[in-house]
Amino acid sequence: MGRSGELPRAGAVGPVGDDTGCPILHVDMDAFFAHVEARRRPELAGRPVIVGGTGPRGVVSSASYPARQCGVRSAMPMSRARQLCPQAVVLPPDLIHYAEVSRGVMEIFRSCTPLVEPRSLDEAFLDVSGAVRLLGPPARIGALIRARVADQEGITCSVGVASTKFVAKLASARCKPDGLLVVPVDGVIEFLHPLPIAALWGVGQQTAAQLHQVGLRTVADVARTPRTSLQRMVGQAVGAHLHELAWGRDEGRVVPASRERSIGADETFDVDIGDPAAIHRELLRLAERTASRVRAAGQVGRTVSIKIRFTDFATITRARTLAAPTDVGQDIYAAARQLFDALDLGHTPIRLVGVRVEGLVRAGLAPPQPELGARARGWPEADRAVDQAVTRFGPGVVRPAALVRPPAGDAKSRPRAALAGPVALPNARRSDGGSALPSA
DNA sequence: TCTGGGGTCCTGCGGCTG
DNA sequence: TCTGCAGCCGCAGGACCC
Repeated sequence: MGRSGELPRAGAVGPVGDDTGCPILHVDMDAFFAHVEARRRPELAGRPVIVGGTGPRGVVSSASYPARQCGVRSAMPMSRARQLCPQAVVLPPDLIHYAEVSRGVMEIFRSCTPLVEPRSLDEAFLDVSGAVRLLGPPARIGALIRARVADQEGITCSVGVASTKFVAKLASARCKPDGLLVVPVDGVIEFLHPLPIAALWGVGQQTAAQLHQVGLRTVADVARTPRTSLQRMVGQAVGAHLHELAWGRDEGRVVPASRERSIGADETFDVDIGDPAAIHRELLRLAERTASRVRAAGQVGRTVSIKIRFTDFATITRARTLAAPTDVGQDIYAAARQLFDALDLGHTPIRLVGVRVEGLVRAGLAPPQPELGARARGWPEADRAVDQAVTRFGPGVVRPAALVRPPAGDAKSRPRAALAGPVALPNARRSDGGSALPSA
């Protein structure tokens, strides 16, 4: 590999240094959700666009650059964002559409190298060491990707090129928006050391505050601190990790597919809820949603956990490991409800509930362990029937009877229908007066 | 300002087991 | 049979990331 030479795409490209020994690319879409929305609604071009929760407790998921100029940032409460940028167009997220666009973008990446590690819908690491003979040096490949994403998807991205994933990621952040930056191997320390410690992977608010207390402010400060001292401050694993990163060492390889370790769903209520029956109903809804996603992933999970967040934001989790792995909504709900009931919270107001399934394994690899007296057919068959209906007619077409009739007004905060019962088609006519599917 | 939703990883503790 | 110990595992909580 040699110097990149002339790049095929003009734009806000940062300095293109020697990319020899820099096979790792980090590609990050610019303000992804907001730009996707602007692409499909041309009237939004150039206007401040904010994508995020539009309810009273919504936060910003993505903000276009005009909105950012007003001070709007990701994870900011939407109420604050609206104050800062009253002229902004605020849109709820359409994750299904963003996932479609993301698939297109990832395909562009895979057309350059099979070593693509998606990190989220809008970013990925690429190892292009095997593509250099065909497509040219890494910086040229980065430019090619930027051009293809712009041409085929109509959005911009930024590309960092470096010898390690960590440095490539920092480089892409540095050249945003719509840029490309190479950090040469012999320029890594010079690039890294002036950065604030929060630039290090694994340093958030808490760890940064901890390190500030002992006078560490830059990556150079961390690099010069003995590893054992760091480990005493922030723990064995994190301390060692930070010390390596501060010297530009990062053994992480680009791994094309990583298996999910857990799948879950949680929900923040518009208004805190203290009614246990309403919480049960929400647990059922989340359990069904989680189970559906577990099945879609072809997995089963052994541990069910719940998360409860109270009015003061204090959060607790409780978990239970089942006798056998499951992907059945009713099993997950039963465990979640037991965990919740065991807390004996009475009518304590709750801000958020969550249900998660952990310890995932491939469905075929987990031998079934039928319980004594269990029916040969039941909820698994019901769930599969639901999956088929959802595949055919769309999400929400089938759901537990307890969730069929949302109460008038705010369904999220004042559920009132009966608890777990048979599965029903909300709009289907029934002739037998009962459920064809197993009851609770 | 007042904090979503989806995750991963680490740490510490306690119980179980050989 | 009891005790001490180490290792493993489940659980809970926290921090972090996008």
